[in-house]
Amino acid sequence: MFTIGQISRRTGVKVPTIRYYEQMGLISAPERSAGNQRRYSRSELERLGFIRHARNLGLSIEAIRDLIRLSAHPDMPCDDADRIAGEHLELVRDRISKLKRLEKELARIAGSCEAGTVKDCYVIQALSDHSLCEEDH
Amino acid sequence: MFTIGQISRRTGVKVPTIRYYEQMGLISAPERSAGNQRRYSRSELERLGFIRHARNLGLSIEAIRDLIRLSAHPDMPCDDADRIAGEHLELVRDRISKLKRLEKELARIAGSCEAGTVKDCYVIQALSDHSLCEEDH
DNA sequence: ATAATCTCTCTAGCTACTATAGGTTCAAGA
DNA sequence: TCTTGAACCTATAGTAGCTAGAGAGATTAT
Repeated sequence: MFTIGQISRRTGVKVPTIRYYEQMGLISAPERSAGNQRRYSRSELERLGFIRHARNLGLSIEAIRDLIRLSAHPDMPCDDADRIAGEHLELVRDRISKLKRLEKELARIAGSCEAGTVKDCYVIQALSDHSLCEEDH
Repeated sequence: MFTIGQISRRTGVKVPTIRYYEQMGLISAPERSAGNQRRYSRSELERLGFIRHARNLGLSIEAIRDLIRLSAHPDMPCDDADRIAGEHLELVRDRISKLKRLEKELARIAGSCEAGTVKDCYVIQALSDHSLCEEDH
């Protein structure tokens, strides 16, 4: 049996966040001590690890809830789990390509004002005038 | 003089968002019609374009406020504008490298369950067991 | 027994919006 | 001039995914 602080240290998920996950239904309400404090078993520790890992990968709470629901039915086909991961992969790739375009433009903008004054600052000019962009966004 | 709907259509910023920006102090409160409706001038339209562009680049409201403050003082040196853009560039690069690591792992995870059942689903396994990761995150 | 450290619940705050409700104003057509 | 319908107004609440704080109670070590 672990206290909330212990599983927090072990998983790296902060204490209030664990309580929040409980509220959101990602982990079920654990047993309580005589004095009403949460006491967790090993399986709950593992589930929290799962959640943390999935969150690190950027999966939404919603998606994680789906995966948990899936894993509760070990005999269903796992296409859905695959689909969830796949959709998320697409999302991530999309975000990457968008950020790369931003990087390009920001790199062009930043560092191009060599100790001038704001009046003729390229940063502010570039931001004001969208038509200076080399690509759309 | 433009109505809020007109500058919304012209800049692509939604009406409630424009009012929100006003509340946040990114644009100053415009004139009003006899019936208390907002009436904007061209300069306010331009500022909104600036804000939209900066937001598209992912700059925070906070950062945009700083830039606006700067542009109000055309004779100050523009190092600060440069710094803001530079800091943001770093942030973007950081985010890209993190996302790339995620992409790698997600790609490895997704699409690797060939019509199996959840019981032996690699997606869920991989999420449960962080030690299967090829890199840390 | 006492002190230090957890833990409890509840509420509010964060970013950057978006949505809804209920009411008012504006512009154009009859 | 009247009416209609779109656009506008304010205020409040909701979204995601937490984080922070208050004030009280529980647990553990000495």
